[in-house]
Amino acid sequence: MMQPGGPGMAPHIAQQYQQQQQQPYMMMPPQPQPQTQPPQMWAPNAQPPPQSAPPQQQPQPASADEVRTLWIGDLQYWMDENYLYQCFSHTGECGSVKVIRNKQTNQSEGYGFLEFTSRAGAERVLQTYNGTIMPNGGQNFRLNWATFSSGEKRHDDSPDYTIFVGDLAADVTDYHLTEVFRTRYNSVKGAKVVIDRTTGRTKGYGFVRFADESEQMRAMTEMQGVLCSTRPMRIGPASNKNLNTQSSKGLSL
DNA sequence: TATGAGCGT
Repeated sequence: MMQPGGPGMAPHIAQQYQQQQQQPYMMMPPQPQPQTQPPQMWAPNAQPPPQSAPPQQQPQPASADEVRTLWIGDLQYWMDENYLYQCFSHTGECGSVKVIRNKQTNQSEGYGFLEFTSRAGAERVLQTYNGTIMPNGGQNFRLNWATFSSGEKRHDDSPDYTIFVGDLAADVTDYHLTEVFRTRYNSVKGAKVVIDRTTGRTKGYGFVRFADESEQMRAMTEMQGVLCSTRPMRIGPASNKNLNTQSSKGLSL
């Protein structure tokens, strides 16, 4: 009984991206590091893709509740609309992309939105790309449904029991961390390696979420010092930021 | 190294 989806590495992207890098009009590769100095203009030689998007409107207003927008996070400062559009344009279903920027500094806030031509297309991208490596090779896509427009609630009606995992090696990814725990604990919901947005590199720690509190407790001791990639993990309690469903009464979505 | 997580015109 293997899970059907699997990691789904989406290899086309990296290949396509590398191919596009050969071409003269491609997007700019990441510049070294402007440090504190903000870039003068964002991709000065790049045309904003939404402008050239075909005015393909569906004449049916009835499906206004159809959610077609994804939220994308963990973006680095140089990842602009042009970059995102190239990541998803080959799906043929990416309508427009937008990176949210600080109004004063024009710096990317590290997240954006991807609007697709259909909800199915958006979901397909979410399933295929989420957690896979980004074309810059340094980090993973972090995708989610955009909120507020999300008619479907998170299939998450159970609380999370989270642990802190430190001393992670530099090559440990969300997926890797998840699998290390999932092989021993059935209730693992997922894991997240914290990324430093300025460098795009891991901060060396992360979090693992369990659905079962007893497994969380067991993992706190059993996984202490267990090797993950090349380093033994250091497990600790996680400060639960979200208090979940308990003690929340009368809160309506 | 150490406690994520960020939702717009």
